[in-house]
Amino acid sequence: MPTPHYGQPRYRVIADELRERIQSGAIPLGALLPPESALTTEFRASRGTIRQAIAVLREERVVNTEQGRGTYANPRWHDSALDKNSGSETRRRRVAADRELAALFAVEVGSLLVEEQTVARTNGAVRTVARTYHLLRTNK
Amino acid sequence: MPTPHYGQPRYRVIADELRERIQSGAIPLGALLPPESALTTEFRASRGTIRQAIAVLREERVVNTEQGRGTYANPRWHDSALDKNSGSETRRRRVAADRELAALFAVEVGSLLVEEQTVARTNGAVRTVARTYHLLRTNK
DNA sequence: AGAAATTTGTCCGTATGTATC
DNA sequence: AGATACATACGGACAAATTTC
Repeated sequence: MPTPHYGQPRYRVIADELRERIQSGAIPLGALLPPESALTTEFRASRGTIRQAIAVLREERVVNTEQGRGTYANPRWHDSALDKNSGSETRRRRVAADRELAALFAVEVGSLLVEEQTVARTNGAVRTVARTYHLLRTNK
Repeated sequence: MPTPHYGQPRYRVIADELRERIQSGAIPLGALLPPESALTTEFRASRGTIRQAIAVLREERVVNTEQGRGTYANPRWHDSALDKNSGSETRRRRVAADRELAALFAVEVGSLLVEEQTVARTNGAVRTVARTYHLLRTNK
């Protein structure tokens, strides 16, 4: 039998427990949390569930994760409002061609180009900025 | 709020949006798409829905997925799908953040970012230049 | 310097329960 | 009832970054 979810989901319970350990000092600030593999055996949960719990804490800025290293208890953990801003905004403007763009488009340096800049955010943090350039008055 | 679906199913809308980003160069050919986890938050859709959307693009050969690695924008798609005489080259390099990029990514001006530049040509003439930026060492 | 081990990142496939259109 | 979507959870596999030996 896989797993029904009554009341609180498991990953939230696990996240609460880990947050409590950090808050209480059982896990010192700046120290590494136990690796995911250890947490799976301790909580008897799958790795995916553990990672989901840690993702909650990461979102809350309680911890900070580095690939190949581990997950740290964030040394400066200030309660701040959670950004829920996700999505992307696109702005269009005219910019002067730098040397490289001018060469590519075969125009004079400083000629005006159309730039579309899209900023993609995930949970408030900028993930990608894309700048696309076209000639003026041309097909898009 | 659960989910009403008027008109197009959600996964098709998402597939259309991702296809558009690849077509426009916002996601450079050959580059990795954002991971499923990021797409779930950006589109506020469940993983199953995201996977369904990506499955559509995979069926269209717009993208290519590799286990343990990610989903790529198929480098050969532009040529076959849009126009035969167009080509595109993607170059990757490290650049210093200008003031605007630094502000967006919340880093110091001059910090190194990864820039992927895709030049799309039509019949030899440059049609679009797309420059996408993201942080070093973090995944897109 | 280099190989192995550790740890996180990502994807695959599957399954169950719930809710809405 | 069926299709769509969401939330949760499991297990396995390979990739990539870091540390350790």
